[in-house]
Amino acid sequence: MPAVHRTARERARAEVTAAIKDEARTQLAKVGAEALSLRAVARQLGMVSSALYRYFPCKDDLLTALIIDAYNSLGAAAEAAAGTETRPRARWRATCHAIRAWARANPHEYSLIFGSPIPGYAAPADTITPASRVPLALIAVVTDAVEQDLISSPPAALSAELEAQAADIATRFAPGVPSPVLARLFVAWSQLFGMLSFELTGQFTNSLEPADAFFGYAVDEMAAFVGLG
Amino acid sequence: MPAVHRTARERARAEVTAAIKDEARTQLAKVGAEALSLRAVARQLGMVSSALYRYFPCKDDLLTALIIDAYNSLGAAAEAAAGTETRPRARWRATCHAIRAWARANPHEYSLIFGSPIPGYAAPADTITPASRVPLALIAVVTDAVEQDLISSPPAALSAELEAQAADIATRFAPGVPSPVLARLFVAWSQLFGMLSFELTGQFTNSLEPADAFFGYAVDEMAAFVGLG
DNA sequence: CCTTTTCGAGAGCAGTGCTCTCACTTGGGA
DNA sequence: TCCCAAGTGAGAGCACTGCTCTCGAAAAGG
Repeated sequence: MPAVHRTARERARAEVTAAIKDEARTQLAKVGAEALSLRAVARQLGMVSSALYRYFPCKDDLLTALIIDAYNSLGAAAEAAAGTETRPRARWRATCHAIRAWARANPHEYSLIFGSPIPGYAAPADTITPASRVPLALIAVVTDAVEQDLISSPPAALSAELEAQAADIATRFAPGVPSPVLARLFVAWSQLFGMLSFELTGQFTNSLEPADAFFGYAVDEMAAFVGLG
Repeated sequence: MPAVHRTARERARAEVTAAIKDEARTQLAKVGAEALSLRAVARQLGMVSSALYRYFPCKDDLLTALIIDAYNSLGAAAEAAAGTETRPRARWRATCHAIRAWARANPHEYSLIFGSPIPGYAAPADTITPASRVPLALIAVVTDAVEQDLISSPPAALSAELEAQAADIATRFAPGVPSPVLARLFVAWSQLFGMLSFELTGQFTNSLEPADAFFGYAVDEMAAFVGLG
């Protein structure tokens, strides 16, 4: 997407595309993904519904675009937070809290990306890079901690199958990180998002709500679990 | 819901209600919650769509009924698995693996209850009891372990706010369980479902898939984290 | 037997995703 | 400079949805 567009038509197209996504995002925040209506978006923009199909061939394409933007928005928030601290434990905390803040500020976009896709659904290739920004941000915290020798010694060995998977991931994304640490990082990663999903879906109602204290506790416990000093 | 119905009309109504839910469940498994159509369900049952509204006043009511059934089905699976073992660690393992097996066998029902949070959505009161069966099953494992003194000594103290919340939960549902253990149990609970959601939504693709090894590892690590012997 | 409740059928309404055709504008090559 | 192809918006239309309403038939109960 070049910053400057050669022709007026290209510029107009980019502007209309952005306007559609913006309006769709506000509709999303208002009525949720389920009730998002292309016709309503077009109506709000003063265009007729069929014109909108020039920009997004079908509703799923619009949703995919919103999903990519959401992944990037969340990923950017996580990366920015990770950049504000230097010591591993503080970086971990900052990253996790930024992720929670983003999720609470954008619950509909959160559920758009972490909600319920159908099992047969294949994520478009365009989404996998944005989707990996958060896990990569968490991996970066651990990788840097390993390099600075600010991580405690790895726990017990893994099973052969998991060891192979973790080693493969390590060579691709986390050079130098011992497999057991990486496995624990994946546990912490899934704990983080499980906890966030529970909070947003109201599973903590009448027990851990408000969830601030529990969230802070869990983040610290998971940091220790991974071994971050 | 009495086992025997006084009048033929009541029996017929119960049968039709069950038939609607059954057909809705198969449609759910086929096309997902998003595309579930009352008209299609009615059509498949050979009735006209307006007749279906005699049984479920609106689509949400049908979905709520399906949600309650799903919670009960999952809860029953968890409770049954917990009953097959005696030692805490084995009970924990069995329960977690039964939950995963249920989730993989009923992915659409899983995403119906754990997917897409709707911020404005208030869970109907009828759902909270079925929804608490799984957490209560996990709490039971820990409670029994405490009673049998098969749990390791509690870790460090909690913050005042979390301590209060945990103590309140303990008095209501987990008498005798130390607050720090309960807090860690909630961490493990959210980890379990975060991991399952990740597996079902394909977030492990190209990394931890197949997730069997990782799941077994995480379940054991979380059992140790909670302190189950 | 007769009244009240329950139920299915059908028509209908407003809304949806999406397609198609028809004009109009724009941009680049001849 | 003209001209044709591509891009774009408007409108009608199709098949579908959730849901409401009315009407007639059947069942339940006094």
